[in-house]
Amino acid sequence: MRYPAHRKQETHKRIVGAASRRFRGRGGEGVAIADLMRELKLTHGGFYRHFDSKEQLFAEAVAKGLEEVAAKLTRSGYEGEAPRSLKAIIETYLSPEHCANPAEGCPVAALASEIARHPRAVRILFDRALRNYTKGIAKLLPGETESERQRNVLVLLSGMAGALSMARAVADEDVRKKILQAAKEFYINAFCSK
Amino acid sequence: MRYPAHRKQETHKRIVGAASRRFRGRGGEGVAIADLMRELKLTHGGFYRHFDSKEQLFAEAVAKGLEEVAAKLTRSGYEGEAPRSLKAIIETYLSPEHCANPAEGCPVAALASEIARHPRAVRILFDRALRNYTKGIAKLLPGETESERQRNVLVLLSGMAGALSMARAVADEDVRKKILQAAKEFYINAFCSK
DNA sequence: TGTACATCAGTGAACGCGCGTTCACTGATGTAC
DNA sequence: TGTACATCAGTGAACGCGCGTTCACTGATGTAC
Repeated sequence: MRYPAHRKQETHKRIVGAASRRFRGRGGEGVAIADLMRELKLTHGGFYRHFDSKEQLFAEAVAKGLEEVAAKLTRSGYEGEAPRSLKAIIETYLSPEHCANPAEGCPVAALASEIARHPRAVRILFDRALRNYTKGIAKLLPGETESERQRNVLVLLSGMAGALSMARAVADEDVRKKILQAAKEFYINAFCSK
Repeated sequence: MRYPAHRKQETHKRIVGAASRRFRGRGGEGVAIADLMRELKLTHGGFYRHFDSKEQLFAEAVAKGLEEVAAKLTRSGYEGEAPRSLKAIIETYLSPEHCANPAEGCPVAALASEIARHPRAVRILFDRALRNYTKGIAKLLPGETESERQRNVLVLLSGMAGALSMARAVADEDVRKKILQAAKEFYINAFCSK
């Protein structure tokens, strides 16, 4: 049956949104298209009206995730309304909540090592999305020049992402807390009080 | 046919070694047991004389990778003989060579986000291996107490691993270099000149 | 020392399942007249 | 405004492949006598 105009775009968005959360939560190979479509009350056959391949969906989903998280981070303390300061961003990023909820969290922490193994086309979209992701945060960082601030965001973001994935990988709850806490103090000290 | 004593242990080691490189290079789902065994001139059926499951192999392979890399890092500049200083370790870890060769490199950078999705049993082995990994490096770090040095290693290692995987994920060669270079300067400055 | 038997690392066919992708079909909406 | 036709998002069965795991079998070495 044919559906109202714009319906297609909405479905496309819904698929990308759900996929983005699933990919972050389970990794690329942990997501099956049929399951994903079922979650949206659709059947898997229709998937290919929207995407050439799972690969393409992955690329869009990563970009979408980066946008979402950038918005959450720069807008507020993940749930609340107020902050916006660099300190708040760091505290949010390295919070136990972010650590415990990869599906709603930063795609870099959840998927970076995996993205590295994807074809170049996917990684080019990642580059673009990452640039936007960092742009918003760069303004809040110390640094005389634009380029210096850009270098600082890359260090801060990659560092926090590394700390978050290591914290998630570890089995011991104390070590997990220690990693998050130590990284939080370290990055606040390195980037905020200047 | 029955083989000479100790032969089994050697085969076991060979499998873990090859698997460790493959997992780091291709990720958990990118490694097929039959292919792996074929590389070692064995057939896949024999695999289960050595491991209960692929999962168990993965756990051993990650641990093995951590040992290898810890040895390489603390012993020398990845190829040479001399260094051993913290500065040399950081430079090695964030070198273009390490970035370009994940299969021979640090399992944290290559697999951390994936390990987080593995069952607890795997992650407990990861904890133990990580503890040994960091022990050697902790001695070289600033910090009054043992615990403070331990917190510093966690920050440094997770930060470098994050920078490395982000550098690998990115498609643009200039951005890749920028990430590695910026992180290198940052961590040397933060941890060495004190 | 020599002989018969047990062991078990390794073989290779087969099983079973999950999953990405394809395809003929449906039918409500948009469009041409 | 009304009617006939074309479109195409979505359906669901089917295909094909890769791969983890199982299993009956082999035969050289170790062990018991």
